[in-house]
Amino acid sequence: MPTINDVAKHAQTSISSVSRVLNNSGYVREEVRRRVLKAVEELQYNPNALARGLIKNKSNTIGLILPDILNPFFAHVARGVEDTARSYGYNVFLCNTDGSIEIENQYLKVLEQKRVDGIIYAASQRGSQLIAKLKDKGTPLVVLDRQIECVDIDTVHINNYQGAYMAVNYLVSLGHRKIAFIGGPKDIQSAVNRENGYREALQAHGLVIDEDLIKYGDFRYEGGYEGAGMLLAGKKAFSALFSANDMMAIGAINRFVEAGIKVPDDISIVGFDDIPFAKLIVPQLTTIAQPIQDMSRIAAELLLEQIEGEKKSSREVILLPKLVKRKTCKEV
Amino acid sequence: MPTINDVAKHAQTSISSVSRVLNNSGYVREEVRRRVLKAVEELQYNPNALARGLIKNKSNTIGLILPDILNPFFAHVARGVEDTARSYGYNVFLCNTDGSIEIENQYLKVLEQKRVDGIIYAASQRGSQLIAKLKDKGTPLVVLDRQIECVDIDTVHINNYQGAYMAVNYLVSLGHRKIAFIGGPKDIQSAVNRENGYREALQAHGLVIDEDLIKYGDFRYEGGYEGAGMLLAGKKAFSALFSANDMMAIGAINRFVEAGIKVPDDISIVGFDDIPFAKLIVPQLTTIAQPIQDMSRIAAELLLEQIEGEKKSSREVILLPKLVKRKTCKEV
DNA sequence: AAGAAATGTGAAAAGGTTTTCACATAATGT
DNA sequence: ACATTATGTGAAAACCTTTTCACATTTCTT
Repeated sequence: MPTINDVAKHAQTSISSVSRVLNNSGYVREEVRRRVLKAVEELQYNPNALARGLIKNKSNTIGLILPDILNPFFAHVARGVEDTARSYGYNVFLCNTDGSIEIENQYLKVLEQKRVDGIIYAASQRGSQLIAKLKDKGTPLVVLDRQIECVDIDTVHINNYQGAYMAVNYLVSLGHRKIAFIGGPKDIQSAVNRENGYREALQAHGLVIDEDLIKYGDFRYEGGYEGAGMLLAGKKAFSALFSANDMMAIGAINRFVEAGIKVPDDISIVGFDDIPFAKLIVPQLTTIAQPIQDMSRIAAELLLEQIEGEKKSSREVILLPKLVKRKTCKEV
Repeated sequence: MPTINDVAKHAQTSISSVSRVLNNSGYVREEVRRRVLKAVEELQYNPNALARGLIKNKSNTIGLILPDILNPFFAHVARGVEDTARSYGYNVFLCNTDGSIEIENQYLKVLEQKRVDGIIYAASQRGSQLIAKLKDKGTPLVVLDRQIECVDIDTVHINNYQGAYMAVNYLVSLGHRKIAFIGGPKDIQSAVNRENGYREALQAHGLVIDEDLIKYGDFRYEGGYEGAGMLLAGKKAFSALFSANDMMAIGAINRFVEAGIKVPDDISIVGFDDIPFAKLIVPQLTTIAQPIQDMSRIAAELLLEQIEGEKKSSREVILLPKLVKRKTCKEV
């Protein structure tokens, strides 16, 4: 692989001049520039980013830490981050942690070795000590969709509380009074925020919160299926269901259909996430859409601002979800 | 950030000795080793991979080029590649090309600049000149799920022909004689292979190929929906449908249901891919499963063998898909 | 015409590591 | 006791850039 030295020889000039034309810095005679460009072309010279990074103390690389790219939510995150990183001339290291704090630690270490210019962190709840440590080192950092207690960190997330509130509000506006809920795991912050939104929306409308109409699942299809089964077994009447995510909503729908209950005629349903399949099932799922890709674009932009500009005071960006009305809700 | 020099001073020894203990190379007195390790710990020293890469001419990094991580197929690819790369001590650069040859070129260039140790290529069909160029440069390379004409390149893909053949074979074994087909875009190799499998399976069973029962879609939900509509409008009787992918199969099912046609009672359906949602729709979709993650694991392993071992003769690995029987097929 | 400013050039240092080499000491073989 | 061998150490070169600095030449002011 040719080096800048080879180019200099071939163009009959010095290394310095080659560097100058390549970086458009300083003065260089037009003829020399031409010769250099020609040499670059002929030798197919492609500068060594390792050497460049070493001396400039900059790698034009960022790390993206997330639990699992197979989860469509994080695939969107990756897409959004990669898109804007590329447009700024950065590459992104993909780091799946699988939820393991060990892998996370390992990655944090090697990302530092590779001298990434910044990190976008969208992984475990518990990693907050790690986060604090990173912050101490001064590594540019943006935390995505995670509640982080320590202040002074750029953060962008979605208002889950508000989204749930909107869902319930919509159901109430359709005339529903008995609205069941299937929530997510209690140790996931977004899940509890959605539950709070549900509860407070009911209260705001002067409706009673019936604990028998509240079940919990694991955010997976089976959780919704089973939750719906339990609601049915409970014998308490309800005319609507708000599910804390779409997967469980779909599970619930299938459980209802099995029981001969019609959606939306007998029961109205609102999900959360707007996964791609929400509009492919029959009936199409009414749900709360999260602007994931916007979120990750903004996260990447915040990070790159941190990297390229001087550090400003840290920011918290909160995006509003959106109600997508489709076919699983009906007036009562 | 502390350097090896700082560690040497702190441990009262030379740079060379520090390097030796860090790399477990050469002789070093036990006490010195202890002092060095202590210094590393105290200073939180983390070696600069850029400098290391520069001198060793090795980055412990690979590039993964694919069209779009949002496509679950490629999300699986990414996951498989990243997993095995990590286990070998490598990082992966995520490169979405969005199908654009320009972005692809851009990425190829910057990956070379960053001196990646190898590339896994799972993007456009047309990139074969690029591929040849890479090959010429001697960059370790594995091509994933793409038919590449130029020889002497490690390749791993799935036998789409065989998968389609299995699907049709299964339908025939259930007694179906009039089997419709919705294919993918004709300029995608895997799509034409699936079509060939369909055709030759019919012939092998002595069944006529009725061109009126063959429609084409875009591999998306809408394509299947419309294809099914056209089949219905065609007035030719058929008792089964093989769809070249699951998304279109789901579109077709929904179109059939809309028309009051029952699946599987009136029409049996087999898809292709086994996307996560295949088992969540009602009725659960019978389909041909691709061992995507196996494929990408193997690809990564081939690449790392190329990188770490001396280059052996190039290999082509072909994986067999699997028929997953669920609820959309019925004996006739 | 002379001094000042603008333009242009190359040598050398710096960035942080690994590796080679020369040398020094300790252990072993005869 | 002396020659080998094994063990241990540090200086310096190498990897490929960018950037600074000193110097040389041209162009512009007055």
